[in-house]
Amino acid sequence: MSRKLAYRNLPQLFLRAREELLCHFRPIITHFGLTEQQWRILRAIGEFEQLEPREICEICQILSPSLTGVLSRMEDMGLVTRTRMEEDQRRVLVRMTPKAEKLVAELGPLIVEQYKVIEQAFGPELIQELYVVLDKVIAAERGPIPQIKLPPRKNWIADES
Amino acid sequence: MSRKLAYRNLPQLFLRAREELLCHFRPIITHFGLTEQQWRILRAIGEFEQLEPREICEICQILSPSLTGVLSRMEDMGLVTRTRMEEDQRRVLVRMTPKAEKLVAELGPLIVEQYKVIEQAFGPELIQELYVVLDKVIAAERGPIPQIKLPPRKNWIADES
DNA sequence: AGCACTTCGCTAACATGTTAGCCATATAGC
DNA sequence: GCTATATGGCTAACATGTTAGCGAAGTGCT
Repeated sequence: MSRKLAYRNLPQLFLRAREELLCHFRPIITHFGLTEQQWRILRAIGEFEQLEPREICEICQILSPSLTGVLSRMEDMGLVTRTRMEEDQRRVLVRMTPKAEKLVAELGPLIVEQYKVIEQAFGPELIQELYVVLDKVIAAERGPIPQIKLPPRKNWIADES
Repeated sequence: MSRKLAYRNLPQLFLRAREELLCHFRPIITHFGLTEQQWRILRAIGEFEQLEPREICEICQILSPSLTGVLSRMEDMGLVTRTRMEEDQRRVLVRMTPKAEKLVAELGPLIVEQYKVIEQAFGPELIQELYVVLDKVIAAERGPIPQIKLPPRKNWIADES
């Protein structure tokens, strides 16, 4: 690799940094037969007792069509239950089963433990910095960001030249 | 939503922050009929003239099995070519076609332009902070991070209780 | 040469991401 | 009441992520 990328891609750096952390948690999660997303959902329900699908989408950063599949697989595994709400027949409530509660009770502490290990390895100051700067990106109140105007679409793919 | 998540999940914050940025670029990329990953790959090849698949994997944060599919689709679209190396019949060289070069020449400046808009909206200081802190996470020389020991695996999924 | 060992890209199987759009249910306005 | 609109979860179709493992090609050692 002779030279570095001249243009530094922020989204890509996020991806890389995220992986740098996640790779230390993934073994724990898969050890229990869960996927990363399934664990995120269990954690969220653990916090809120019960959640509606769209809330899970927002909390866990999962798009609705993905969530549908994840939830039905988790239902099959006996980890969650889905019940329609009486007041509003469109909405659904997702809850944990006792089995899932036991699972969370075992898995959760291990994640916390590994987190402490990572915090020491990376340095608590860096972790703190991360929280601060990520919050600035996420929670900041910004006006609407203008979208540059796009040229008329050409059919690159079909075009043979 | 009555209360906030007590435990803050760093990988998830990364995901959220990344999306906060990416959502402003995605429209541009899809406007040209590309996916985010295809664009990452074109950018990388644009920088290095030619790359081998495993180099692309590393640069673009794409796993090898994913890349296989992405590249063959891009080959079908006439965006890249794959040629086996003479010296080492295992290895492959990936290059852009003229069509892809034109595409990059059109798309690249738009990305840069949108990037400037975002930099202003977020504040150049914040962007700079991001680069610094992400670099600390990614490029830092750390010793091997210990992995906590896992309990014997139980068959949660099959277990009925 | 012959052998064990590694490397590289690949396939397979499954889970998730992404976009578009559907259908039933609620809600607002008339 | 009745229509127009909005909302919530869903399906469908395709692209990618993730893990395991395969087969051919190179390497090092004897």
